[in-house]
Amino acid sequence: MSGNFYQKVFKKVKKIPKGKVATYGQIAALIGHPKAAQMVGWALHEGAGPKVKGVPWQRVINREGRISIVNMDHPPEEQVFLLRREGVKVRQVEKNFFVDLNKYLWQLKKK
DNA sequence: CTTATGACTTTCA
DNA sequence: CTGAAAGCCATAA
Repeated sequence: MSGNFYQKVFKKVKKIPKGKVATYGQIAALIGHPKAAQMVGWALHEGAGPKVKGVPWQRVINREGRISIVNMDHPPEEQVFLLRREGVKVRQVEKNFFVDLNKYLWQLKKK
């Protein structure tokens, strides 16, 4: 399988707790490639869709907490709807959607 | 094997 | 602070 990387990404994304969000860099770092954030997004791009419902791709956003999706078949409102449904408040600014990383960022470690 | 692209990130001007 | 460019890694052609 030439997509072992993808599998890792999906596995991590699936482990994101409900009501939380993670950044591409976060996932990439967990996999072992902190610089492959873009690949994470791409992996989700490939897996995003009705064929891969087990992957909460909507919980994965960029470092600013903004939803980068725009050119996809999936409208941002769809992602926002799912996030809000999970209990995540999404702030809409113009055509961009932001999430409070300070509150909903997925943090495995706690002190 | 080389080139190009991308749902990103970081740094420089 | 805002905008542009380079960097990084994997997949596709």
